[in-house]
Amino acid sequence: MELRTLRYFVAVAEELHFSRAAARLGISQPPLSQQIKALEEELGGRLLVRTNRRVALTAAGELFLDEAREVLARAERASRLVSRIGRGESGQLRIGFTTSVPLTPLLPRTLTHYRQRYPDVDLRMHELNSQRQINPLLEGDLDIGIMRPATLPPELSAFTLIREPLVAVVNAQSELGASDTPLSLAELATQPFVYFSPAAGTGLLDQFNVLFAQRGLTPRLVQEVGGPNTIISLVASGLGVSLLPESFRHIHIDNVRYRPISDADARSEVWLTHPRHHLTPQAQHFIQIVCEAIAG
Amino acid sequence: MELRTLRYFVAVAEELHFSRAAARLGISQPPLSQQIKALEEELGGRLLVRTNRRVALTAAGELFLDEAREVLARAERASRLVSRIGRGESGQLRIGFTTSVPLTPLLPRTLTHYRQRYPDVDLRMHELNSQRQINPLLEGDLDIGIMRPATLPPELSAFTLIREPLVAVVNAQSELGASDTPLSLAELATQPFVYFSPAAGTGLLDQFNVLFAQRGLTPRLVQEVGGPNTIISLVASGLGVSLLPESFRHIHIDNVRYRPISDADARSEVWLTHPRHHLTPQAQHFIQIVCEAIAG
DNA sequence: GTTTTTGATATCCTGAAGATATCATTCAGG
DNA sequence: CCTGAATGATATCTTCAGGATATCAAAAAC
Repeated sequence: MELRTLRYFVAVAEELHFSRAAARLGISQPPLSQQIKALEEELGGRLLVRTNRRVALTAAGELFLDEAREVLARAERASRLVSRIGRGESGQLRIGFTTSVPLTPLLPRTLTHYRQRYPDVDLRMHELNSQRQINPLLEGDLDIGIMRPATLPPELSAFTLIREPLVAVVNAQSELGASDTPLSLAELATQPFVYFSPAAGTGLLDQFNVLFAQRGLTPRLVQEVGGPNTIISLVASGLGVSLLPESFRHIHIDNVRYRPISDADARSEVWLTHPRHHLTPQAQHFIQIVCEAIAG
Repeated sequence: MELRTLRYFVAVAEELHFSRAAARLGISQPPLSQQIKALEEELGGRLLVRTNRRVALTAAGELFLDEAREVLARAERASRLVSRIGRGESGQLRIGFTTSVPLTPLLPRTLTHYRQRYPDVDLRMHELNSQRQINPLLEGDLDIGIMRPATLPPELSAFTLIREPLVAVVNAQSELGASDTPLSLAELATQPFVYFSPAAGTGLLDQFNVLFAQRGLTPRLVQEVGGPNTIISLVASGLGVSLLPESFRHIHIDNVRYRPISDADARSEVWLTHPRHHLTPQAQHFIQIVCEAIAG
C-alpha cells in the first residue's frame, strides 16, 4: 500500500465514478480500476460495490475513506512542515552575541527585519563571549555567532559587520578625565589598567595586548574582570582606566568619561561568524538581512 | 512522496547508518541513498547530515521522523481495520428475525457461539416479520434474515434452519382443551379462529390458508391480529382457537393448551435468508456457525 | 431493439526502483 | 604520515509495476 493508492481510492470514493476519478487524477480509467482492485486484494476486503452501473462504498470502504484521508492529510502536513523549515520560513535560528553587540543599532535593526520577514522562525539569542561561541558553532548548537575578532578554527568562517574606533574609558574626576580631546595609547598606558581576564574569553583582550606590545608599552593591570560592565563600574570608582570599543559610549555611568584615541589603528571590529559549510537556510536569510542593513 | 519513502527514511533515521538500514529493509545501499536524496529534494530541505562518516538528523529530520512514524502508524492501522472487517473479525452484522425464532434454542445458541468467536463484530438484531425483512435484505440494510417461509425475489436465497410441526392452540376451559391427544385440522376448523391479518406480513398466514384450502376447509376467522403473542392471549381469553408452530409451546399462559396436529403435512419451517450474492464475511461466518449448530 | 454509459480485461510500453560495480572520503592504527 | 577499512555517493544496467490504448460486457436509456 502506497500513498498513491490512497489518493486513488479517495478520488474514486469521492466521485463514486471510476472514469471521472481517473480524469481527476490525470490517469486513464483501466489502471485506476486495477489499483483499486489490487488494494482490495491486499486489504483482504471489499471497499467498493460495483453494481447496477453504480459505485458505492461498503462499510469497510467508508471507514477506510476516513482513515485514508487522515493519512494523506498527515503526510501532506509532514511535507509542508519540512518544506517550510527547508525554505527557512520556519524552524529555529540560534544566534550567539557578545555584550557589546546590542549597543550598536545594527543588531536590533536586523532582528526586527528578520522577525518581520520570518515570523514563524523560533529565534533564540544567547549572550556569550567570543570564545564561548566557538564550540557551539562547531557542534551545531549555534547557527550564527556575533563576536569580537578571535582566532577561528578552519571550519568557521567570518566577515566584519562593524568597524569602530576604540575609546579610552577614564574616571571623570581623574587627571585624564578633565578633557574630551583625543588621547594616545602611550598616554593611556601610564595609568593603572582595568581589563578583561583571559578567562573572560573576549577577543578584545588579544587586540589590547597586540596594540600595546607593538608600541613597546606594558600597562599595569590593577584588576582583571569578567565583563565590560564591570570594567566601566570599576573605572567609575576610580580604580583605573580602560580601553573599549566606541559602542560602549552608549553606557552612561556617573563619573565615567569616554575619550577618543588618536592612534589610527586603535580600532575594533564585530564579526559575524558561522560554520563555513552547512549553513541553515534560516542562517542564510539572517545573513542576507544583516548585509542589507549594512548596505542600506 | 510515498509510504515506501517514509519507511526508508525511518529506517535510516533509526539506524543512523545507510548500509545497516538498507540491510534491514532488504534492499541494497545505493537505492536507499538515492531515495533519501530524492526525498530531501522533494521536501526542499536536508533531513540528514552526512558528515565525518557519521549520519545525524537535522532539526527538520527530527520533526519529519516523528511525522513519518505517525503517518506509517495510521496507514498500518487503516489497513488492519479494513483487513479485520474483510476477514469478518470486525465490522457489523445485521440480522432480522421473526418473533418465534428466539423461542427455539437454535438462534440463542448460535448467537452465543458467534459472539464468542467474533467478539469484535457489532451484532445488530432486528425483530421484523418475514415480509418486512425482504426489502432491507435487498437494499443491503440487513445481512441475514431469519424468517418463516415466504415467496422471495430471485436476488434472495434461503435454506431451512428448522422444521417443526404445527400445534393447535386451544383454551384449556374449552371443549378442545380437555385433552392433550392429537387433533386433526378438520376438527380444529370447526372452531372460531384467531389468526394473523395479512398486514402482519408473516409467512405463516399463507401456509395456514394453503393447508385448509387443500382440505376444502374454510375456518371462520373471528379476529385478525398482528402478532403471535396476541393470538395466544386471545385464545387464553376464550375467543377462539389457533394454529402455530411448535416453538410457541415455550410460551406458557394460563388457560392456554397446545395440542399436536395429526395431519402429517401440518408443519412449518424457519428459513435463513440472505442476498444470493454479496454475502459479507460476517454473514458467511454466521451461516457457518448456524450450520455447525444444526449439525452438532 | 439500438445506442450509450461505464467498469473490466488484454496487451504492450515506459520509467522508476533496485542491483552490481566502483569511487571518494575519512578515520583508525601503526 | 601512510595504509587500509568503513561508508556513503555515483554510474550503469535491469526488471517489473504502473500506465496507455484498444476492446469487451453488462446495464440502462431512448
